[in-house]
Amino acid sequence: MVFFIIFGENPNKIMSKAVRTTEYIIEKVTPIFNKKGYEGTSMKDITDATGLTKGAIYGNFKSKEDLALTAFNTALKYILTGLQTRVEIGKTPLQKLFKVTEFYSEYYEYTMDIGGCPIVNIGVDANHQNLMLSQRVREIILKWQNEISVLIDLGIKTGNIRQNTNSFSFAKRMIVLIQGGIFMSTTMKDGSYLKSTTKLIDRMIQDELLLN
Amino acid sequence: MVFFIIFGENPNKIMSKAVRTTEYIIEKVTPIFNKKGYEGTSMKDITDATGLTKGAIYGNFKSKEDLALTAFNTALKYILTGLQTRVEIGKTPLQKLFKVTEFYSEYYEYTMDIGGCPIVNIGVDANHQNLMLSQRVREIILKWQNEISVLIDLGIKTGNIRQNTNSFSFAKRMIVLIQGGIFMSTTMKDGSYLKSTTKLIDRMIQDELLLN
DNA sequence: TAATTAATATACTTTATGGTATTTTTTATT
DNA sequence: AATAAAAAATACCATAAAGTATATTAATTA
Repeated sequence: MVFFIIFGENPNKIMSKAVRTTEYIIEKVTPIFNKKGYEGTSMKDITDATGLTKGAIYGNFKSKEDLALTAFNTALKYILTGLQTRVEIGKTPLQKLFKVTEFYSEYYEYTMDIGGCPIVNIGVDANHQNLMLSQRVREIILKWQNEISVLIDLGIKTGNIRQNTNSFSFAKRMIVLIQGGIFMSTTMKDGSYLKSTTKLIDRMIQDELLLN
Repeated sequence: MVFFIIFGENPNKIMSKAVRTTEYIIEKVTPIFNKKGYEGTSMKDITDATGLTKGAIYGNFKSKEDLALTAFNTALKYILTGLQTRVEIGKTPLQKLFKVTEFYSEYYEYTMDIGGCPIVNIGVDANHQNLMLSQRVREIILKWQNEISVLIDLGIKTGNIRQNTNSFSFAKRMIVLIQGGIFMSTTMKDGSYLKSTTKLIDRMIQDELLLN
């Protein structure tokens, strides 16, 4: 295979056992860290969930913290790709905005198999505890906030959204509402909080962003 | 003292060393549990913070869980009395409602010395971990939601608030917004989220609840 | 102030923790 | 199929965990 020259290694080797096990561990461990947090998750939880021994775990990850960070990134990827997939369906910025709320209306159910929202879970868990993780959460929220803001600005530019809109403050408000809905649905174990919250956001979009 | 007959014990005895120490421990320990959660807080954290030994701690509390529950109730009391004190100033239900948002606009600063909002912190921390604590959080949120709902109903009855208001759904929305604001301010370490969120609630009250 | 009671410190137990060096097993290569 | 390389299991280690029995000190009462 000519690729060997390009990549310098046998792809079968790259994609075999080691990586498969690493992925298997991440898959099993992600919901545990997401649910129980860093301190609340023990290596025994991890060996129990995977059916592997500590030797195998430490062969694939260099520390518990490494595992926790990987688990967080995996959970995050799960929600961000889900969101992105939805948003891509929308053609105009406005449509894309409605797709955001559509995604979050089903978010409680969507995040159940990974043990809830990683941003809320790790945001609260890592606060006062793990600087690296909590900085990462802040970074992601700011990025997300900015993306929504940019989306609104694009809508204004293309004449899709009302001119006098403060995109920044609208994005902030939207995120506060979404996070509040997530927290309430998670804590009360009742997805309807998110459903009614996203309806409210839709109304806000209609009242404040729509032309005429 | 004649009170001895009534209470059956010497009040000096009741209020001496034992209770003083118990209260001292609670005071020192409440912010730790609130910040770090149940699993994240160790007995060493507690002995370090109090300057007491484990013997003293276990002489005053029967277990770590007992301490954690007491700490949660103490943090809760701190915010609920703060809220109540504000709300009492309002004369009409509508005024009281505005006092609620006024209280929460300063909530980030107010809860700093106890290590943040116990409902958000323990709500997330105890979820999937400690049934007793997470049930207690749900119970408190429902009670609170109901109280706001009742307050709105009272306003309707006294002709203070618009007749066609759905008090229940308005209360729910208000709480979602407040919790979202708390989460965002806490996570982003920026009290302005709560400030703008409470302004939004005030506008909602004006637009939806006010007569005329 | 002496005796009694209560509160705290000390020293210890047991179990669990994260992590590692080494052996064994499994997988890939020739 | 034999061998080399990689991955996983075993058996450890040191430390920290929650909790307790006992000794010591401090506070209360007569």
